[in-house]
Amino acid sequence: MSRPPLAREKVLDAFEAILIDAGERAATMDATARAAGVSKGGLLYHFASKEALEGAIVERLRALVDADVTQMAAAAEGPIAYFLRTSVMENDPLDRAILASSRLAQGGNQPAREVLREIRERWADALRAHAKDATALDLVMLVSDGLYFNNALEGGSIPGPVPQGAELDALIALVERAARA
Amino acid sequence: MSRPPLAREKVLDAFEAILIDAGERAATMDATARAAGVSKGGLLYHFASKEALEGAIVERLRALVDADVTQMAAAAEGPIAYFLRTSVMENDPLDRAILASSRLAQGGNQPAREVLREIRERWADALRAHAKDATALDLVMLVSDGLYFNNALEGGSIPGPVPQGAELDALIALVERAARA
DNA sequence: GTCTATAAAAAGATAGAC
DNA sequence: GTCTATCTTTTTATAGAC
Repeated sequence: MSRPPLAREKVLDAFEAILIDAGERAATMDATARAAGVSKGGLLYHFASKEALEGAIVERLRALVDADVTQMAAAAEGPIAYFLRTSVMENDPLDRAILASSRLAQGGNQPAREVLREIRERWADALRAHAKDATALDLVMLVSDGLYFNNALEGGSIPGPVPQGAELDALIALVERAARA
Repeated sequence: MSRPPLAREKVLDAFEAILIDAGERAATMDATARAAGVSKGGLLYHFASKEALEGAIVERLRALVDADVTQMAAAAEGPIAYFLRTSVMENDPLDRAILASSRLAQGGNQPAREVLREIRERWADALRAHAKDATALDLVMLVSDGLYFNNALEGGSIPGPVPQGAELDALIALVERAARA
């Protein structure tokens, strides 16, 4: 639990940055090593494979979400306002970990898909008691997703279930009541 | 304008499917040719380069959005309800073209980023007269984005601007009024 | 812990036969 | 229009020196 080697963190930061800025395809071991200022061999000492490098991004995200959920529960303005406000990307460590994981998830990385599904559920759990009903919670989650989705430098991804049928009708009615001219 | 060669469409469909299901990295010329049931040489007769293949996806999206905006304007339930309802992914040709283009956009493809920005603006233009004000339009667009975002098989991406400051405060207030318990 | 050198596989693209 | 064969470059990974 003592602080990890500096070079290891630099490599992970570089991999994350390339994933966010240029996508999964550009995030090669070679490009990562170059951006981190180490050799390919040096990178491979810390991360023995591409899979290990990807797994480290997912673990970083999991740790950052722990802190976020704690802060959300304690927010003065209330969890919903805090949640929506922080859904606007500030390019902080949590935002960056989400974006990087989204890129991996879209490339088919299963642990990344899993952690994204998981954090969305953790947020929903923390908000549920503060929403009028399930439709209200849907609205909050969807607006948050929309914010993230748009604000992310060219997009991100948090997979999850979507309302259908009557639930969808109820949501549309609610949004229309709030938004129709 | 006469119908394009069958093999060409098969190749484009295969490329689109791989982008959606497995991501940009998996969508190689080789994998596309195999999935389409043609040889690499056969593929290259129709699309002389990877860039040409990607460009064809973007053009397909542009054409499908034309039809969608026309339908939206004529919808019996009104444009807003139509827009939100069709934001739920049905895996129809338009949904698939958006998802495939999102994958390309996240990999840095500029024409794909451009067309996604463009179609979001076309939707907003078609809805503007039906929303009470700019905040109401934001709400509608964001909920739509959230729906797309979630429902997409592991995510999609439509980049665009996001409200900030007072505009964000107004949006949060509106959502809270509609959603708070 | 970090490096260079290199092997092995996969990627995009070309040439030319049918 | 579609194929096979081949070239070049890139990517992941290994080996071993320092």
